[in-house]
Amino acid sequence: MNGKWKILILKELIRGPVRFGLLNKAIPLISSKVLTQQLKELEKDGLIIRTVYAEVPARVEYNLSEMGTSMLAILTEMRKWGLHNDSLHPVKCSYCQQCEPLNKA
Amino acid sequence: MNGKWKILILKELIRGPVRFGLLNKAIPLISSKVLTQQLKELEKDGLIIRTVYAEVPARVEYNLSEMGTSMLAILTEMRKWGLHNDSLHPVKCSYCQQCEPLNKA
DNA sequence: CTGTATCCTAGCCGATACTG
DNA sequence: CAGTATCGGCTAGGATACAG
Repeated sequence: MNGKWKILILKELIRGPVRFGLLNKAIPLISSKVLTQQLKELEKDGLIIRTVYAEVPARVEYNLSEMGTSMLAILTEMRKWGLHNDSLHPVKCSYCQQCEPLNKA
Repeated sequence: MNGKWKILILKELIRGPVRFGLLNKAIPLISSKVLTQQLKELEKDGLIIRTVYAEVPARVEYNLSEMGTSMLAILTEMRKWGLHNDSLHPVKCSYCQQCEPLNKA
């Protein structure tokens, strides 16, 4: 699981299905090229699921797979341990906003 | 916490103080240069403690710090999740050997 | 035994432009 | 909207030799 942005991506996906463009907005510093790359790798690793809707304009949504969801336990442990990986992140992800009270404790 | 071998190193240190050479034997595919590098970073991050004994020949031992020990929770979660990082590892580390029964369950 | 010092390479990552 | 294509820089990590 290398990949500079993967943990951030997974954290964004916690709130549910997210479209490509929204992901890119949520993580502005990532280029679409790299975002695509890392999403593909996450999909190949079985962590996320890619769903294409036959619409115009195109619409693609990404979900956590069951395996990806089960990885939340790791993220939770990391959070307890103080590892937030937010140094890279210009804006707070929804996950972190939710967990803020926990951080303070 | 980037570093290809760091999780492996931490897992080796679970069993207690380990010398440089033993670490290098336990993880044969790592070069001493990279091992040194990653150990230094782990030390700087406060995860491990380096102890030098004024002996000849030189003897250096590495321990998990309290912070490093607290990281075991993450490793445990990773284990549950199936992430062993053993694809890289030619031989089973002591941690994995101990946890084998758990793996089967 | 425990590292350094060099040199070198693969591949990650960023920027930009372009496509169905 | 959701990506590809292309180019290019940087650096983590590998090989090897050497040092205290």
